[in-house]
Amino acid sequence: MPSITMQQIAEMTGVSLKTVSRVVNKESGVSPGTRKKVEAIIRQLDYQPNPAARGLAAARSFLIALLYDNPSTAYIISLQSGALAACREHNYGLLIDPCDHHDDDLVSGVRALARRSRVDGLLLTPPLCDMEDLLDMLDERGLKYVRISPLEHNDRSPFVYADECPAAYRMTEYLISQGHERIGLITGHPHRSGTEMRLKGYSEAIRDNGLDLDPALIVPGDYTFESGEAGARKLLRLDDRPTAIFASNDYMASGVLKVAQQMKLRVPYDLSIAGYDDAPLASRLWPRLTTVRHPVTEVCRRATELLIRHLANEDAVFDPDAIHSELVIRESTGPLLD
Amino acid sequence: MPSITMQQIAEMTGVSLKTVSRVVNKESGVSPGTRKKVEAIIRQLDYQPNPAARGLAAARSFLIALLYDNPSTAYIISLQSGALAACREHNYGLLIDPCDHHDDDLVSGVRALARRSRVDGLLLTPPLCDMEDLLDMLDERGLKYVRISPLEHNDRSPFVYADECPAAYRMTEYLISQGHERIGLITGHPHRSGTEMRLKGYSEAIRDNGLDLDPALIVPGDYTFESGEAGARKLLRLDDRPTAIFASNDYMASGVLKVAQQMKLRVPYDLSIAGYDDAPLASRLWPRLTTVRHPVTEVCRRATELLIRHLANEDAVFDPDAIHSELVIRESTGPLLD
DNA sequence: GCGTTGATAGACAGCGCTGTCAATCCAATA
DNA sequence: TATTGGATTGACAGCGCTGTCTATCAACGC
Repeated sequence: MPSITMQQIAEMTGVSLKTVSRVVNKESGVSPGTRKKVEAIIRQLDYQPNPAARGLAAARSFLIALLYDNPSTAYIISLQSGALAACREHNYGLLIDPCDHHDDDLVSGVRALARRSRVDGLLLTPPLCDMEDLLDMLDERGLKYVRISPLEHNDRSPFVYADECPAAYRMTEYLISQGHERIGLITGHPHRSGTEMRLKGYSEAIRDNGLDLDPALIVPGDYTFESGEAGARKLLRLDDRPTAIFASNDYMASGVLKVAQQMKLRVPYDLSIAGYDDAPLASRLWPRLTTVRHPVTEVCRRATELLIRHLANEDAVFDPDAIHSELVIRESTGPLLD
Repeated sequence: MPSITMQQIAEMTGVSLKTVSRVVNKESGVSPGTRKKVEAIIRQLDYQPNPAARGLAAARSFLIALLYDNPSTAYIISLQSGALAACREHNYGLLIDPCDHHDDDLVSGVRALARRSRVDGLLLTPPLCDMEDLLDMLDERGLKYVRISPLEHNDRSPFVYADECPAAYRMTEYLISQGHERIGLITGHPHRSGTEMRLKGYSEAIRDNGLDLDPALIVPGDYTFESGEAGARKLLRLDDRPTAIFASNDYMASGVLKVAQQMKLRVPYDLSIAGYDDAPLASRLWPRLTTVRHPVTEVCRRATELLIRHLANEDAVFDPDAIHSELVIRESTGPLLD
């Protein structure tokens, strides 16, 4: 089935090939009348420009790579769906690329991908967005990229992130509002941006509300279910044990829930449990977890749009505002009750 | 950074452009000596053909689309990883396309995708692979596709599938070998190929082993956690209740586990529970679920290779053998014990 | 010796589009 | 009226590769 070409559109409209090209690419220098006419014919024939020809002539691929290395499938799917939404809207293709950040060949692997598929730009997610040598390589090759939730909000590249610190702050304040005064925190994997932000939000809320920031109430975790269990045991063995536990993600919160159930603690009457992320799991447990909806899809969508703008006009200043995260109050938290 | 072109390779080797093209595409008609020389230079300069130019000249995109509509993120990631592995090996690009099979515009959406991105072929996963109107549209446009686990193993297209029926048979026999004589089955969502196959394997194993195929022991589910709970309640309320329950997937099995725990049944001493798929969840519960490892990644990898061969027009007769699934015996099953 | 064959190699014309630059038009100005 | 200049449009030369067709050459049969 031979596809329609730009040439055919040009002939049907009675203008030159180049004029059609201008209309298709929304370039200036076409009179409104001509533009209308061309657009009409394009719509009528449902013309779609040939990406290969476009790419060849323009020396770009209209392809973006999404790099990730994350154990959570739900997180990856959210990333993809955000990137896909933006790509579809702007007619870019998305190449997904699962990586292993422990792999010594990661940098050369990405270099190979970039050379092979000629992507125009890349989307870097944690923890890849914080790998200096990767960034160096990309800079060296002149490849543009946008980082998602980087550890350091420096000016190496545009980036997009969620308001994790304020969100953790709000969650902590919510727990305080339910009457809790001793609130345990299980932190996430060290050296992840989320971990720091969530801890910071918690600490500030505790202090700002005149409570005691007891170091014994802050125990380390690593985002796994098991570390949540371990953290919960540690916290619940305390003499003056917390009446609420805020886990830095939902997997750890579900570990806390398991321990609470084993200890015959009624959730939330004896112990409130809050998570973070709003993973699918969070609403499948019973009681369902109070958590923070981490807007991964939206963050990635914005990042992709930023990248596309960045690829189009060189000087798009980016909006460094964080994306808002909602508190999701469910059954795992509430006031103490006898 | 101007990339290396085929022309440069040709000049350096002292052969014509076309000869390099032949080597790159592994075409015949090049003497072994020439081929060696060209390959050496290609390796030395790490030459990568420009996909856009290739696509334009050859009128193909070297792009494959992976269409899916499945609620399980783990399943999707497995599919993607299989497809990606094959694509990388054969230098194809993979475009992912999450669909909604309830969407009335699904067919036109896929048509638009195909026209816009000019994919050479498609990978159809359940339930999309069983949508007649989708297949009709693809056939009409002359697009090649491979189906994964289609309901009907007809000859509309090549397909790849796992040995779900034999695997369910083996699982059932394993339960019988543990001394169970009344084994409940919770079926999956109707009209899914897996559902039928798994039921068939169960039924045949029961019959072949001289047990009573009691219809009361077969209750309907729909692959959700909740339907697993409901099914378990129904089965465990039976006067002559089963001593083992085989759920058609792990989510339902975890629902069964929850009910068993609520009823203070010791798993596996009072009740054995088996799942299917080996989802990540299966090994995160306690007791960990005995299950069947559904080789999704391998199935999708094979499907992708089949499609690529199919596209290369090596009118490859495809191997209609099912991919083998392993039984994974864990702690949720065993003999009855007082 | 001559034509014939098969294997190897190269010339050449695009594929469908974009970038560059020149051509054209029309109103405004001198 | 001639000139200018901005706005609009088009001609043309590729982008890097593949498909088709032709050229070359050694080996072979008669």
